[in-house]
Amino acid sequence: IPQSHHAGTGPQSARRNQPFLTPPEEEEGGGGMGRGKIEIKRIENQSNRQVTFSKRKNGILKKAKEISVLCDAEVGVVVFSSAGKLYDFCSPRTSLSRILEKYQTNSGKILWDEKHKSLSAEIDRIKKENDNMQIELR
Amino acid sequence: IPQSHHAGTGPQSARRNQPFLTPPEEEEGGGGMGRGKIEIKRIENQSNRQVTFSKRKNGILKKAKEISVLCDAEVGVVVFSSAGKLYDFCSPRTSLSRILEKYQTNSGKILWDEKHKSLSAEIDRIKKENDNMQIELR
DNA sequence: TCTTCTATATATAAATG
DNA sequence: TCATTTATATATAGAAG
Repeated sequence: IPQSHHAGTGPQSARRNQPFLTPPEEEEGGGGMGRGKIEIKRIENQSNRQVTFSKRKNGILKKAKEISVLCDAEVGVVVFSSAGKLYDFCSPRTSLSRILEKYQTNSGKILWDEKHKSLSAEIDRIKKENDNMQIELR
Repeated sequence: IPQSHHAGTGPQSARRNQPFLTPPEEEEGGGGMGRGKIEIKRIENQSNRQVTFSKRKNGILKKAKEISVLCDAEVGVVVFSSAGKLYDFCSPRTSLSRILEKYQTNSGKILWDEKHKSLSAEIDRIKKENDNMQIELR
């Protein structure tokens, strides 16, 4: 439902949405867009923070989907709001699991330390036991 | 280095960057931005695909950083180019590992089935070996 | 491949329902 | 809390080097 951008069709009662009367004042090279320029720092007002989160979260998920389709890229995105609600995206034809597997292989970083370490430790422990028994057997 | 937006200061030899002579023609509601509207479908030309990937990858990582700061959100992004190169972002004060741990708790999905299964299988195997030896020992 | 340049398309901050 | 509107700020497609 595109609005006509010209004057209007009658005695406009709407004069809301006044344009800025003062120039933006140039903060710094952050990001943001819209009516006024904003600084990239924590939004203190909780209500505004939530609104901005909701909008930007949608934006990122959309961008993620777009790059995955346009560029045939594998993308995984996980976002938690400050309230702890989860949102995520994963490119088609794969899974977060597979992407993360690839991440580890590629980066050398281990993502699941805890569980992984405890399992690995158990293996080591049992193997040692095993070795001792082999020695005893002889 | 902002350019002056007005005519210029001499006999312009530059007449590149011609504006569109034909209206955009309205494809569909995808996304994209810039000179022409593009459809959200795989870019077949490899060179263009790589260029677009590079630009959009930077865009997403920037957006991820911004939302994490502005909205105090936890964000993890992993991107692989179609050539297999890895790029990632993780919000400050946390780690991908921690984010993924939270993801699993929150979504109920297990991300590292494979690895876990293989490690668990190894443990079982070794334990069995172990048991057999114990029996032999007696 | 990377950078710069710019016209255009989008994203989004604020204001308002 | 969410949807709409609108002015602005950004992102980025395409062109060129």
